[in-house]
Amino acid sequence: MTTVRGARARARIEITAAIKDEARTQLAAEGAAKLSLRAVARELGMVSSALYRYFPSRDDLLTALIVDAYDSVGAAAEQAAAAAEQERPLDRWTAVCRAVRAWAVAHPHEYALIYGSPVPGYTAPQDTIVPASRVGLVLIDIARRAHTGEGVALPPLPDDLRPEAVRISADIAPDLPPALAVALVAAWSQLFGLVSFEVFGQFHRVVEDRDTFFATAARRLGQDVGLLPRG
Amino acid sequence: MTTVRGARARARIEITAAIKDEARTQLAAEGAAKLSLRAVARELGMVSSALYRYFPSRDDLLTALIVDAYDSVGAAAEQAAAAAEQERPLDRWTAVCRAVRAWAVAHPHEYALIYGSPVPGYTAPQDTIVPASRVGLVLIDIARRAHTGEGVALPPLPDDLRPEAVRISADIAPDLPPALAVALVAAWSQLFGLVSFEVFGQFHRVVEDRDTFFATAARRLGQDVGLLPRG
DNA sequence: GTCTATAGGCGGATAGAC
DNA sequence: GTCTATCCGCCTATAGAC
Repeated sequence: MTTVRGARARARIEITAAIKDEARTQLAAEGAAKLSLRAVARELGMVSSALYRYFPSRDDLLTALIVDAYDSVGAAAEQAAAAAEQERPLDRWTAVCRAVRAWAVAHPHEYALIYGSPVPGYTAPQDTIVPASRVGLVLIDIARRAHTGEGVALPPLPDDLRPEAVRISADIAPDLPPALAVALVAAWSQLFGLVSFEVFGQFHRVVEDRDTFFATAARRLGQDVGLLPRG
Repeated sequence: MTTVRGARARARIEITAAIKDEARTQLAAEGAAKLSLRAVARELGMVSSALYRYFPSRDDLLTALIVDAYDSVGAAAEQAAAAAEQERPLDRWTAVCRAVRAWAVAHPHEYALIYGSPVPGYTAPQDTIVPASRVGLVLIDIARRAHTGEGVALPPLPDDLRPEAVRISADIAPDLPPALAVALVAAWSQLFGLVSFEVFGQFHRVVEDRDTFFATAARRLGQDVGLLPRG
C-alpha cells in the first residue's frame, strides 16, 4: 500500500517539478507578471484546468518559484561558506559574495523574481520569509566568527543611529554589537546593488571585466563590516 | 499661422502628456509588463487606435516613460547638488544620495521601471543612454571637485583591477585617477542597492528608521570614494 | 486527476470611412 | 486625428463528465 501511495506521490512530485520547470522557462521569456498557467499547461501537453490540482492559483505557483529561488541562492551561499570554512573571514566573505553573484548571473530571471521589482498585484506570503533570509544569515555568521575570533574594526556609530542599531541587532543577531549589525545590513543591500546593476544591465558599457571589478568591490564590502585584510 | 500651428502643437503636447500621465498611473497598478495602450485609451475616453498617432507602439510609450523617469531622478540629483553647492564634498554627496532616495520613495513604480528588473521583450533604445547617466555624472562631479580641491584618500588598487580601472576612468572621467573611477562606479551601484532594498521591500521588518539608516550608509559610501569627514 | 466546454473577460495592431 | 470594425490572439477560473 505504501508502494501504491508512494508511486502516486512520486508522480505528483514529478509533475509538480515539471510544472515549475516549465514555469521557470516562461519566466525567462515573458517575466513574472505574465506567467500564465495556460501557457505552462500548453507546453506540457496538459490542459489548463489540470494544473489547478497542483497549484490552486497562479499566485501559488509564483510563490513556489520564489521560495525555490531563495532556497537556491541561499544554498549556494551556504555551500560557498562551508567550502571556505578554513579561510580567514574576509576570504570567506568574498567567497560567499562571489557565489551569490555567480548564482545571479546563471539565473538572471529567478534573480529578478526575488531581488527585482515586486510583481504587481502579488504579495508574498509568510512562506517566503525564512528562505529569503538564508543569504543574510550566512553573512551574519561570517561576521560573528570574525567577531568572536580575531575581532572586527568598525567606525563609531553616529548617535542618532544608535537606537535603530540596537533594535536591528536585537532582531537579527543579538550577540553582535549594534554597530556591526547595521554595517552588515548595509553591506548586504550593497552587495545586491552590485549584483543587480550587473544582472539588470546598468553596467553595460561601463564595467567590462566584471569578475575582477566585483571581487574588489565585494572585498571592500567585507572590510566595511570590519573584516581585516590580514588575519 | 504660427498661432494655428502653435495651437495644434500645444494640443498635441497636452494629449501626449495626458497619455503619459495615465500610463504612469497604470504602471503603478499593473506594472510595466502589463502596460496596455487599450487600457490607457479607455481611461482617457479615447479609442485605442487613436493613441497610435501619439506613440507608434506600446514600446515607444514605454521608452518615453523611461526617459522621463531618468530625467526626473537626474534632475532631483542635480538640484540637490546645486543646493549644497557651498558645502563640503561629503555633505554634498550625502545630499545627492538623499535626493535620489527621496525621489525613489516618492515614485516607486517609476523607480522600478528604471532600476528594477528589465521589462521582458523590451530593449532600451539609444535615447535612454544620456538620461540614464545623469545621476552618475552628478556623483562624478562631486568627487572631481573634492579631488581637485582638498584631495581624496583611497585604498590602493589591486594589481589585477588596474587595466579595467584605467579603461573605466578613460571612459567616464579621464581627469580622475583610475582608483577613484572604480570606487565611484562601485559606490554608485551600492547606493542603488540601498535604495532598491528599501523600495522593493527587502528592509521590511529589518530596518525601521530608514531615514537615519540611509543617511549613515550614504555617508559611508561617500567615504568609500575618498571624501573626507572634515574639510 | 484529467478531460471538454464555457463564462467573461483581456491584449496589439490595422484598414478604411469621415 | 478620430472613429468603427475587425483580425487574431491571449488570460483565469469553474462546472461537470469520465
